[in-house]
Amino acid sequence: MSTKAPTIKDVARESSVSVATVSRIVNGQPGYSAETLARVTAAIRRMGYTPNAVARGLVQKRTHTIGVLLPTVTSKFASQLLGGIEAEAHNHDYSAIICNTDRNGRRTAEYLRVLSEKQVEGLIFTSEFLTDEYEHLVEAMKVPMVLVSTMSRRYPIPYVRVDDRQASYAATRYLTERGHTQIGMVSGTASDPIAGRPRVEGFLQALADSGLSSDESLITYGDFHFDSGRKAARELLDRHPEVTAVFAASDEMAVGALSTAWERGLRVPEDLSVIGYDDTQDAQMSIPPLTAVHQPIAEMGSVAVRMLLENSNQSRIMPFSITERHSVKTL
Amino acid sequence: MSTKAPTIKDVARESSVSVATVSRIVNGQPGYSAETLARVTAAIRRMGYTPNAVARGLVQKRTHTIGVLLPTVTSKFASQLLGGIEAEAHNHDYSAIICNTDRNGRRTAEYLRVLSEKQVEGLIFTSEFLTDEYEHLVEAMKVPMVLVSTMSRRYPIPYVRVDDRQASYAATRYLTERGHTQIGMVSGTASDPIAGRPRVEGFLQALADSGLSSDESLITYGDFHFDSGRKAARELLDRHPEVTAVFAASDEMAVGALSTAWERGLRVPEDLSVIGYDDTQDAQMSIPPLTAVHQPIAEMGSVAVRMLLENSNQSRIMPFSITERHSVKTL
DNA sequence: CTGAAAGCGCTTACAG
DNA sequence: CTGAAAGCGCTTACAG
Repeated sequence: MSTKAPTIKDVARESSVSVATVSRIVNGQPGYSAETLARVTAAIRRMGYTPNAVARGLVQKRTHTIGVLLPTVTSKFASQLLGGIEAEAHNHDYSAIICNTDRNGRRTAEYLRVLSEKQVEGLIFTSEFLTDEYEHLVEAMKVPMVLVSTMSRRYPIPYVRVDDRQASYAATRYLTERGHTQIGMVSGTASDPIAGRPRVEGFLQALADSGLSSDESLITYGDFHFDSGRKAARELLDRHPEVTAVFAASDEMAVGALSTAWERGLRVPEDLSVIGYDDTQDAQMSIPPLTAVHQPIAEMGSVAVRMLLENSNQSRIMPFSITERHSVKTL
Repeated sequence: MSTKAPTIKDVARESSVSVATVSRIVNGQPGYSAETLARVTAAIRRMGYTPNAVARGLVQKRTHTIGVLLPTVTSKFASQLLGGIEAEAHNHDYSAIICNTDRNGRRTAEYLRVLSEKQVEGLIFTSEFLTDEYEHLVEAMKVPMVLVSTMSRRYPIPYVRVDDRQASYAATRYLTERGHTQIGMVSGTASDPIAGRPRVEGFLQALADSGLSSDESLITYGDFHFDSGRKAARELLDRHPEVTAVFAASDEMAVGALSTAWERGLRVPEDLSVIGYDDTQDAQMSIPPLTAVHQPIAEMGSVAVRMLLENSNQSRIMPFSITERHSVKTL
């Protein structure tokens, strides 16, 4: 057993050709006789030669690597998105470096620096507001970026997302069309300009268009995650016990609302209807199974990868739908 | 705006020093006057110079990158594990390339090849059986590997995992100690020699030690995921309607059992007790909240990273515990 | 069909 | 305190 990995030079020597010829063979380029091919191939196999991608990357200035920035990695939304990204990247022979920003500015800046040094060929930035600072750092990297499930109003960065306002509108209408007139909302982060406010606006607009009073007191706020959803649902039900349906701005918060209902002996959907948002696997696993706004999450990931690799700056609004399960009752 | 990124040569020229000096400054090594430091630092800042990690990696033969192989990326178990890995890697200034093997031999082999070419410094292989083929490929890579939530009986590869047999034993005993005598198990993949059979054995042993008949018909099989858990629970209840408690070999399957109970109008825990395994966030989100065997999942990820970076081959058996929630009734 | 040589952007002895 | 030079493992014109 040799102690160090053989290089292209070793196989060149071993098969009595130049490194240029070995390189051509390894890369499937033309320019050698069948006899040479056989000899070199045999040597490669015999020696267990593996090309060094970092050396190749240095000369070609390509690393076949992208960086993926996520505010969290443990939510179903994040992991399904990551799954889509990873799969599509792999299809194109790219690797994905995972970066959990933790919604932390310092971490994000650090990651951006590392990714820049590692010469990633593209960046996918997800579910978070793109600050001026981040934009400037990325701008300096001279690397294409696509936004997923977020967007920027200040910078012309391509994105792939669902129309939050429209989807929330549809979810709320789904409730009103089924006879609900007392509807509350468990919203995500109030200050989130992308997944926060627009979903609230869609909700309010739907109420108004249905001739219902659209009162901001019908909205309580969480952070898109389970615990916060449970709390926000308690707050909502305390404030408006007359509510017969709640629209949650994420599946996790909807499941939190389910827990709250369960705590209080409220049956879903008999006593309280709940509609979620995302249609992650959480919606399938809950009791009762959750009716939810469906986003094509994994596909959004793969679309983002393709946009990056095709250097497209054509943003995409993805279609949503409503997946009906058993958490909404028609009154 | 320059069209291409400045190199160390550019900043050397710009600040009238050699690249060696710039290199020293960039890397915080000694050997330059305060005046030189100031001049070079200014040039770096002014030009927006970022060191090229791939060039550096080529000479130092270090990439500060590890590869993480997972059989799936969307389960809570996988994402919490990945979260722990990613966080610890980042603490040590390492990046993680995520590889979803999809439990597919070809994909796994491809990933191993890519990771080898990209010169990752270590591999984390999780939750899957290490075949001879994989072992040989990794062996050829000359790169350290650590196994998480799995192990190899044939090869001396360090691992970090919980003792499956013992944990299952404890879970089952938890049920018998609470008066249950009719206990079924929803197992994971029967053929899985790590998380499959050992958990079954722990279950059976606990039954026997409790003076209960330990009949293999009390066990139905799934694949650790939700749908399969639902089905396996149906099968179990059809076969043994007298069962008062079920031990599921994963939280997802336990939640599947909850769904099955719900479908059939069985209340949990009044009519049927359920105990899960993993204690992922799924256990917190279910109705009722799930009592489950707790594995320190994220910590297992960070321990694995440390083992890799410290080049330790000292395997670790991590402690488990039982997190009590509301899915088990004392008879 | 094949090889010599330059060069990718760094780091690292070595010499002064 | 500083620089010239070699070298990491490849690819890519260029020449033959």
